[in-house]
Amino acid sequence: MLNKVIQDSLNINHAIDLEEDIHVFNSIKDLIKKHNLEEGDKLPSERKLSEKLGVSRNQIRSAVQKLEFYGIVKTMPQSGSVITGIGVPAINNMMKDVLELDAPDFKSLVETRIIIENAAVRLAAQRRTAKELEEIENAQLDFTRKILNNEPALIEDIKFHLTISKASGNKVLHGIMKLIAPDIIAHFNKEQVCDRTKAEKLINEHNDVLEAIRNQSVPEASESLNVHFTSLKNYLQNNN
Amino acid sequence: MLNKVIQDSLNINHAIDLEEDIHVFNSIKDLIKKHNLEEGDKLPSERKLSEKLGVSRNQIRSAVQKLEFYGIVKTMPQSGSVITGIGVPAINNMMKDVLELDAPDFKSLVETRIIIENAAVRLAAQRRTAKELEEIENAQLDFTRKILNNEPALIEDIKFHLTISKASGNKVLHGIMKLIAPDIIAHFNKEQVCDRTKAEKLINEHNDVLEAIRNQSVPEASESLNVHFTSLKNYLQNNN
DNA sequence: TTATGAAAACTGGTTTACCAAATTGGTTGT
DNA sequence: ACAACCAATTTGGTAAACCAGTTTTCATAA
Repeated sequence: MLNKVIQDSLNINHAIDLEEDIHVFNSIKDLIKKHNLEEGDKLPSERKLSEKLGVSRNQIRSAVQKLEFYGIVKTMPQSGSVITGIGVPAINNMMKDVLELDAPDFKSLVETRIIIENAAVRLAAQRRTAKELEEIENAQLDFTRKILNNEPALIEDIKFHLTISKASGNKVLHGIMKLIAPDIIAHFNKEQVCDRTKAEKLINEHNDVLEAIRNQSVPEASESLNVHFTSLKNYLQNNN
Repeated sequence: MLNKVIQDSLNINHAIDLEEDIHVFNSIKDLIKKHNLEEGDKLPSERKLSEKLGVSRNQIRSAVQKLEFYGIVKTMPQSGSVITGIGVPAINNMMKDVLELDAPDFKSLVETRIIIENAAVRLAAQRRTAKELEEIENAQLDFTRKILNNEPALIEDIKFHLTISKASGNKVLHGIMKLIAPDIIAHFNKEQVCDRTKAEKLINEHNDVLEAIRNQSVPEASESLNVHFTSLKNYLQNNN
């Protein structure tokens, strides 16, 4: 079983910094990376981690809770902790809490999104690799499929944009996009209407952006995204 | 079992789950605000907080540890937890952890900084209030003073730019700037030489930006910042 | 009145034991 | 052979007691 593999590797790593929580935190994080633990995989139980790392269960709990706060794992009572796929959600709260980003300031959020994405799509058009292009295409396929099935496609929409920011080759830009994505989703989940004509329009706009990136045309990419964000910009206008 | 994992991975509303988990966290944060606790003030003891908030001491501990991880408080064994300044440095570490921003990716950082600041200075030129303009002027005065005294002025430099992003009126942009500022400082602290002629050139460039914001001229502001970032852009070129 | 110092109270950290939910694996009934 | 069921085990969560420093208190001596 997977747990066995993990425990075996922990035996090798018995010379762990057992002093501070942060080290335990990093140990577990490294463990996740080292074994390529993916979405759905279970972490060893707290007791076993405690025993194998040679630290108290409290330290393990503390570290795991931090991981959960980051959204890296999701711990379920009386069951265990599993790796979550996309691990960004907590950062959202962090932004609100620590940077004192007041709740209803969606205008700033949308404004920033437009700025970031415009920069990202330009860089993506310049730098995208073949693999990244394929990822964007797949994201677009997922999006299209959802739309044509009349299912909610907001998540797939955002994922399309995230693959673009990833293709920008700028990790910070991509990180910022991941940072604000949950807020975007939360906001538009509330009010976005999804009638058919508008949905197909979105597909076409996405295709235009995709095509520009495929052709590595920076001006076209920027302009296509600009068109795609027309409604967003109207939203900004109407709330000034 | 499997169903559970699948359901959980499909659940994108992590925020809702988190909200209950971090209720105590927010309570303590509110308490800090409500009592106007400032830097150096001590937090009530864990036991008192436990009693006052009506939750177990474990929950309090968990929340306080999160606050410490954010750098909001610093807890000292057998003594107590004190409020630290604004906990931006901790955020910085967290960015590295969560966004997997590996050390030598300063190119992305600088690139992003240019993008963000260009957007910020344009917005600042449009929206700056009289008070914000004054803050920028004061920041520039501090910067100039340091330079003329031949003292290190990197912090004041960054602060000047932060007051501009603040004046943009976009809290998210400003937040992002605060987010990446420590990394920028850390990097340039290592290698930037500060000879006199270059320093005075920086003062003039800052003055140009300031003047453009004062005149509320968006093109001038953008162009002045562009000039100011010439060396940064060269840095990007040379590292491609 | 002030300085001293020891004890009492209080602090965060750790350990331990226990809880209830969830998983698991075997058993049983069909 | 298969499904339903049940009990033992394992899980994360909780609470209380204890530990080792720190801070406060206050009686006592200078």
